[in-house]
Amino acid sequence: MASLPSLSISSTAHKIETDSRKLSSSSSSVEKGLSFHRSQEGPLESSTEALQPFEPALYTPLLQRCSEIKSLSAAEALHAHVLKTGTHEDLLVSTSLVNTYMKCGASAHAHKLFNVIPQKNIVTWTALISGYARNNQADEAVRVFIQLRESGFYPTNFTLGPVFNACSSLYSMELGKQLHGYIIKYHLESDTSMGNSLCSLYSKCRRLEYAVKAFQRIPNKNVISWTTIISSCGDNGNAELGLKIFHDMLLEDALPNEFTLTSALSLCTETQSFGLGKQVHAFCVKYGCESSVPMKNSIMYFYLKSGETKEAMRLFNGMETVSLITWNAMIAGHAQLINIAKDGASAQRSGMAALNMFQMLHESGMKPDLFTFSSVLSACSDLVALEQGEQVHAQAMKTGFLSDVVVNSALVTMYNKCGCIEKAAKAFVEMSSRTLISWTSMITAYSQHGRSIEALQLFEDMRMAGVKPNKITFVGVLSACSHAGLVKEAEHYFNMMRKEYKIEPVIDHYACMVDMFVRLGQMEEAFMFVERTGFEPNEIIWSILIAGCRTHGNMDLCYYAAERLLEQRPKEIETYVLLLNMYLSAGRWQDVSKVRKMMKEEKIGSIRDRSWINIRDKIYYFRADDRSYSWSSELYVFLENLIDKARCLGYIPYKDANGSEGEEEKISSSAVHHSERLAVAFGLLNLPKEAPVRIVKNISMCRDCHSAVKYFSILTKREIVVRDSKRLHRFRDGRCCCGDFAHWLRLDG
DNA sequence: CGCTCATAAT
Repeated sequence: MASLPSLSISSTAHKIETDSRKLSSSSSSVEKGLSFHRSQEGPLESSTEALQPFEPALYTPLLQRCSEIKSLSAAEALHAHVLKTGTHEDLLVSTSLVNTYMKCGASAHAHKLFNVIPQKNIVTWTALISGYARNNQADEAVRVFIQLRESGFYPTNFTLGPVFNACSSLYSMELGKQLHGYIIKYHLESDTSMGNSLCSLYSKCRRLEYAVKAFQRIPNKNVISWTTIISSCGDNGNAELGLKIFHDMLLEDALPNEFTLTSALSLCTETQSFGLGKQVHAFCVKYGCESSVPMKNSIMYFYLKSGETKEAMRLFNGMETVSLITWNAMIAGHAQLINIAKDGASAQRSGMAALNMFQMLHESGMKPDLFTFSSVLSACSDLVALEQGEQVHAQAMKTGFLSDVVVNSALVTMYNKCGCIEKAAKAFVEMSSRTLISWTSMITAYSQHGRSIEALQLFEDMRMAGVKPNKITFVGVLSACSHAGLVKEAEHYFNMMRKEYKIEPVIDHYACMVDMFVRLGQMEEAFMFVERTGFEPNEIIWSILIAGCRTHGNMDLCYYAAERLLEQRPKEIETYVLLLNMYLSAGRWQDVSKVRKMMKEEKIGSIRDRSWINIRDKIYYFRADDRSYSWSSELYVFLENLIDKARCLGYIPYKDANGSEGEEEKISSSAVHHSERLAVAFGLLNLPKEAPVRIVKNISMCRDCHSAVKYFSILTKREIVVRDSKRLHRFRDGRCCCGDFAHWLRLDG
């Protein structure tokens, strides 16, 4: 008795199957649906006849159950039953079936059925349209909507809603405006959900102004209206406006919910409104809104970006559900922290955290996406973590993400920043498509490696490929010219930038030009260029000029530049050291005390000379004259020995060149061995023979160390890469790719 | 009808 209905349906389904319709004979899902039904409804129990028609209304909950469990076979079985019993003439049942097929993802079934329904009403049409919209067939949804219009039906708010969704995913402003027209035409302007849809649509078409207007015109704004416009502001890059509207919302006593608060908090993160963010967090706790996964992600990311890493980690560890968004937020957040860290050690910690998170993500079995790979590669770049970077590369390849242009560009940059120009070039060549950024990355990479000709050739290739350069591309191009002393080419490209591409030069472009004249020793040309172009030199450009004047012995221009620089009140400690050294060696004591006074006023502390090296999964961190390791004395023996050998080859240490009584000693006193020497020596000792040594330094390399490391590269026949705060140095056979443009500084330890 | 992360070039 109890199994009767399912038996009857399953046998009917079988008959239809022989009618060559594509049907599944499995009825277990139908049984589930029916038992659900039976337990609530009495009448079925007593219906003993197979194929006795149900009351039309009885199909509805059954079909609903099919939708819930997404069982197409169950829906088909019910459809069969409906046909057999003649209930298909009931429009409500047919419409429900269309709806159910759609919800089971069977758009084609739904449309076929729709076509044979003789007397359709607007609800039937709506079922089809909303189904297409839900199944990500936006174009179909719009097509049916147009047919509906041609059939003379009047869409309701229920019809237009899905069309709006479809339109949003097509990003069609054209269609959006038409829909706006329909809202007016069909007098749906007072409908809140229509207003919300319109607002959302304009936002997705990246027209925030229209979205705001649509929002303002909603007469009865609900929490969705507010949330839509607040998140729209964020999506369209106007977080401040979003926060202002959030504020308005609170003033109007509208109550935000977890959706609103999630969006609002993300705006606080974006605008770095840490105080406000904490208030929003408190609000969440007060209203019990802190439990959803998106909310938790948002809170965690907020603390991470606020620099409260520990709190972010605590929240992360307490999350029972971790989504890919959670992982990506943690990885990207930590990767970004590397660049704003106040010192090398905390940069290291952030970078390692990003890499660890990536490893944990991998172990959790979840699949990384484009964002994950791009972020983690960026962390590897900043850490000069080549080994890890190569592992990520392999993983990206295995999972098919190497087809993504952003991941590939990140790869080019990773190899470049690790000093592996050949691998960067290989990654670039193997890309299936290239964007402006891909080209720029590679041009810049060549330029930084001193491969000016290749950089310029690639720039021409880029133009041939029809890709329009931007100002960053030109920084790469001009610095390539400067590097190789190609004055004519530099002027050619400088003019091209302005005339052909209408890009007005910024300070970085001028810096390249000045740098070029200085490298050539043409100090007067350098100053004339500044004069002629009439831009106001910044701290960097004055420093280049001063350093150049010192090297080329043009002291009048040097003092002139130094005075102009001091008028600007420099901010960088390296600039002050440059000035102090210059005045000290010239014996200009008044100027020395003037600079020292200014340093005090600007709260410029002492310089922290730090370097580190990655060996396998460990980081070894060095200060100047560092003796903190148990093996430090061995390292010094090795280093001194190396220096002695370098001397034999012609290396003149700074001390010898300047005499131990030299005045410059006063500010460069204690540091006999700068940190990079220790890190390099450690690498030479501990890495496999012939393996390149890659180290990172937090400030510019000084000229003395630069010279020493050149000799080390000859003596050991090893490649040595030093990435300092300003540029990349790759030493091979006594030469460096920077073209010997190391800083002229000798700094405090 | 509304939510979280959002990556690559100086």
